[in-house]
Amino acid sequence: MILSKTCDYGLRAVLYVATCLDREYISIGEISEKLNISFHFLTKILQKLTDKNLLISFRGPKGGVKLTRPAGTITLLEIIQAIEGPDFFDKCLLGLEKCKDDNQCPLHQHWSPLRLQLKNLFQQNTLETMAEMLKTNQFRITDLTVRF
Amino acid sequence: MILSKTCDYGLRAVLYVATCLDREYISIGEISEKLNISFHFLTKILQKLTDKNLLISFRGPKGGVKLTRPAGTITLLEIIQAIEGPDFFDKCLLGLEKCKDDNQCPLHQHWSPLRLQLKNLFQQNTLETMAEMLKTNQFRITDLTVRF
DNA sequence: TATATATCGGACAATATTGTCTTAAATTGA
DNA sequence: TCAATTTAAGACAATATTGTCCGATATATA
Repeated sequence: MILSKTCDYGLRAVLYVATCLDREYISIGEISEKLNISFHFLTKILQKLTDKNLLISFRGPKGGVKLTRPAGTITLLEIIQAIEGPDFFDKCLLGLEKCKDDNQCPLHQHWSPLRLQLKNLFQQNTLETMAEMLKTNQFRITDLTVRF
Repeated sequence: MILSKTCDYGLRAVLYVATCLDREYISIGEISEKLNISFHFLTKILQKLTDKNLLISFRGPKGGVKLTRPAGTITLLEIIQAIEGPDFFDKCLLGLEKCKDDNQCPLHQHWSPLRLQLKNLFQQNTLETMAEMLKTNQFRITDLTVRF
C-alpha cells in the first residue's frame, strides 16, 4: 500500500471537514462517527495536523476543528506530507543514495518521472476539488479509502 | 512506502541469485549473510517463491535455491505479485468499488495511467536487466532497497 | 551407515502500527 | 460557579509485521 492507514484517516477526516460548508468547528466525535474511525486515534492524527497548522482546534462545547485556510488552497500533498513526512515523495525507488542523474539504475530512470507525477497528482488536487467530486459524482465519503 | 520489507527482501534475494552466474544452488545462508537479512525470515519468504514456482529449492549440502527460468525471463512484477498478491497493482487509489471509467473520481483519472506505468516499470525490468545494471554501474547489491 | 549441511514447518518473540481508555485542561451555557 | 462538552496528553492494549529459534526432513559425502 502506498499510504498508511493513519494517513488515510487523516485525509478523509479533513476532506469531511471540507465538505461541511457554513459550519464553524466540526467535532472530532462527529467525524469519527461518520467515517467510522476510532475517536481517540483520530484525535491524535488531527492533533498532528493542528500542530502543522493545517487545522485549528477549539475545546469545549461547540468546539472541534476547522481548516486554517480555504479548502481550495489546501492540497492533498500537504496533508500527506504532514503525516508521512515532508520527503515522502522524494526518495529513490531503490534506496540508492548515489542514484544520481549521471549514474542511474534502470528503475530510477523511469521511477523518477513517475514519482513526480504521483506527487503532482496529490498536489494538484485540493480539498475543494475532492469535495466537489463527492457532490457531482455520487460517491459517498464513507466509501472512500485513499490507499493503494 | 510502496512495498513491504518482506517484498524488498524477496526481490533483493532473487536478484542476488540472478547475479550468481555459473553456480548451481545458492544457499539461503549465503544470501542472508551477504544481504544482511535474517536467515530464518528470508527462508520463509523464499519458500513462498518456490511455492509459486519462481525458485527451485534443494536440501542438504550443496543445496539452496536457484531460478526456475533464465533471469531474463523473470520480471520484478512476478516476484512482487508472488509476495504481495496478484492484484497489487490493480486497485483504485481511492478504494471505490464503483470507480469505473464512466464515473471517475478526479484522482482515478490520473492514477489509472500512473498505476499502469508503475506496473509496467516492474514488468519491463527482468532480473537480468537488474543484474546487468549492477555490473555496469558501480552499485553494490548490498546498497539496494527496493522501497518507496 | 554416520555425520554434516541444507531447506521445511511450526512455534514463539520483538517491534511497529493501530486502537482504547483515563485524566487533565479549556470552553460554553445554565 | 457548576455541570456538560470537547480537545490534549499520556498510558496501555490489540493487531500486524518482522524476526528468532528449534526440531524434522532431505541430501551429499566420507
